[in-house]
Amino acid sequence: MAVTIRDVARAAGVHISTVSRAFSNPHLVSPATRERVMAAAAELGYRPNPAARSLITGRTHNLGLIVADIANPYFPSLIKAAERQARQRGYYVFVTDTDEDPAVEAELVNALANQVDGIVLCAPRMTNREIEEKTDAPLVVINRKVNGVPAVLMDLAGGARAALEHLAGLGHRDIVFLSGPPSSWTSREVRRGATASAAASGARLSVIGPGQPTEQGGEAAADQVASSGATAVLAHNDLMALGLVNGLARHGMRVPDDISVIGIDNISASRFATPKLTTLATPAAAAGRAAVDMLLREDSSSAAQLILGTTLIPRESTGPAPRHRIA
Amino acid sequence: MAVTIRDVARAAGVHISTVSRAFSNPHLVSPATRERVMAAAAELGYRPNPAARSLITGRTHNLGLIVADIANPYFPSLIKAAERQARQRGYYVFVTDTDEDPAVEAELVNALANQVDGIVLCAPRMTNREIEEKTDAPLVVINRKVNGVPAVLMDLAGGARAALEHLAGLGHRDIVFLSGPPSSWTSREVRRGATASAAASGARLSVIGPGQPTEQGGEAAADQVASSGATAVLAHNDLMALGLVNGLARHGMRVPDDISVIGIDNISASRFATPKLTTLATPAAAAGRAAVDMLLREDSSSAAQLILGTTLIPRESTGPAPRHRIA
DNA sequence: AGTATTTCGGCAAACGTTTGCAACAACTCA
DNA sequence: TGAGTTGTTGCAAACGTTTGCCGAAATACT
Repeated sequence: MAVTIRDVARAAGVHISTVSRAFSNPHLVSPATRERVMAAAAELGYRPNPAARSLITGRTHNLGLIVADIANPYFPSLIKAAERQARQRGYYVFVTDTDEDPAVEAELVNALANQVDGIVLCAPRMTNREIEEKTDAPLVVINRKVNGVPAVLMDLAGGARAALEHLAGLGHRDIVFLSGPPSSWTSREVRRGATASAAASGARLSVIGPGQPTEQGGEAAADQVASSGATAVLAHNDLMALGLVNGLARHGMRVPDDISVIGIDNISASRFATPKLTTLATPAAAAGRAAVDMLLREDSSSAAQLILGTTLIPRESTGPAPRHRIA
Repeated sequence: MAVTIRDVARAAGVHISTVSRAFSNPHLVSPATRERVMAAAAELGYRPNPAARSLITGRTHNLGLIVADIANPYFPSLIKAAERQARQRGYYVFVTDTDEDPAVEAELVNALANQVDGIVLCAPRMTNREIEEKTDAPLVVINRKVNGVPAVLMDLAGGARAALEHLAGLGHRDIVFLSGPPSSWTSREVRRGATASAAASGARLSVIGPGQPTEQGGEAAADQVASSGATAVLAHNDLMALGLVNGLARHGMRVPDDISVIGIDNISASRFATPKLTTLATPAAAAGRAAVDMLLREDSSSAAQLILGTTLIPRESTGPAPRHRIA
């Protein structure tokens, strides 16, 4: 049997309420007794039972983090940062994976709601309406804009603009945006930014997709990209970009000589690939930290909204537009 | 206020104990009443309070998963598989990250112990003694052998043998093992297997390291590797191997023409790299699943031990030994 | 010195479940 | 028909904390 507050009380010669206060409101007990209690507790190896504690306080000191796919190389740094930030504030975090399934996501929010103090919903696939209706636990959303829900967003539209300007500078006038899942807010934002930027600079922007946000998804789009006549493509993420580069190679098209490719996220594989992928780095770790902070900030003054910047990292997969597009 | 068992009891016209049984021991209540109870519960949106439940049962239906570094690309697939397996069995999992620090690891085990039903300790950095003393929660260890603690291991020694045979077949007689952290069981196993295999085949095996199990760690070892005179190296993991390839390039050494490199783990970057990395694939997902299974299997018949196989994946970073080693 | 205030610690009632026990009804079996 | 069995439900005591309330002791103020 585990050691309880009663054992400590007995050992220290005080009432259990005094032990309780020594732990949760130290300033309510005199230094002398506090000392005695702590000594007894340490001696016995006492740790407050979280279940009992949360039964009465209504708070669990746990957080939930829901992502679409843990194994997607984009998420781990976000997860890591969120977990670390939470732990520093005395919270542990349940990490769950929806396998990109909105139904699983919805059920997870419900099931987690009564055993956590808040949930970070990362790039959700649910509809806005569904999210708005989940009120059982405080929610913070990453990369999604939904009414009344605090969010941490990334300036993907601005990033897309930067990417297109980079391409324009290299002489590209005919560009493809390879889009991700239709339910993805980020994909829509990138598209929005890219469209606006293309319109402004007079470049032609066409959209291919939607596609799976995976290597396979990128590879599958190679045919369409190759026959599109474009000289550059901005992909929904690095995984798709990398898959696309492979697929393009099978069409005999070389990157960046024949066609330029830009990814998004700056996952580690993008540095190792050949050519090293030009990419729009997104602040995953910062987003994880910020989401936890928003969740834990008491004054959740309705729908706060934090927008994080993105950074274009030019590497080797982008180059001057070819004079004559190879058909 | 949330809806409690009492509300459901009132709505269904039964005692709370009947509601409780309808949920946790359905066969103890007649079909008719069970029906009524469930209807009332659904109507009210009742979900049992996990804190109250675990206070009395002593079980939380939560698991802990402790890894050295979530962002290390090796872990996500393990985490994902473990989480999925746990959820299928009705468990949620706390994922935590020790940042490779044994002290953090020890504290995490203690802190988690009283709010989970079991802990998966993944490639721990603690000493065996420390692990043996943690008895507050059932433990399962991945990639570590410790007395009295169930473990899921990988046949790294056998894998190292396969790697060395592959190299022998290509004519390599002078091989380096680039080792990882001294506290790493896997590193010791690989070394053991490689040493034995080299002895058997008459090849010369030298060990360089220990080093950080990261890209930087691999890059930092390039000098020593280059001046070692070896024609092939087996690295502690893919990250080190990839870093090493980069570092070697700065010495003007080309892989695999001048020197062959083998990694371990088969992380996704190893497929994207140029040259595509020859690697020893380790079953991370299977290990995650198996560890959860062992934790949840009631009859934890003392120290079970499961050994999973590894697979050598020859790709482009290994080739015939050069005739004349370039100094 | 006497009153007002503060500090400290005990008491006991919660929090929302589970579960052993007992009561009762309805069967079964001879 | 009567004793045993089985199935269904209610009752109430836990589980280990936190916290409002109250009294006692200590301190401050006049």
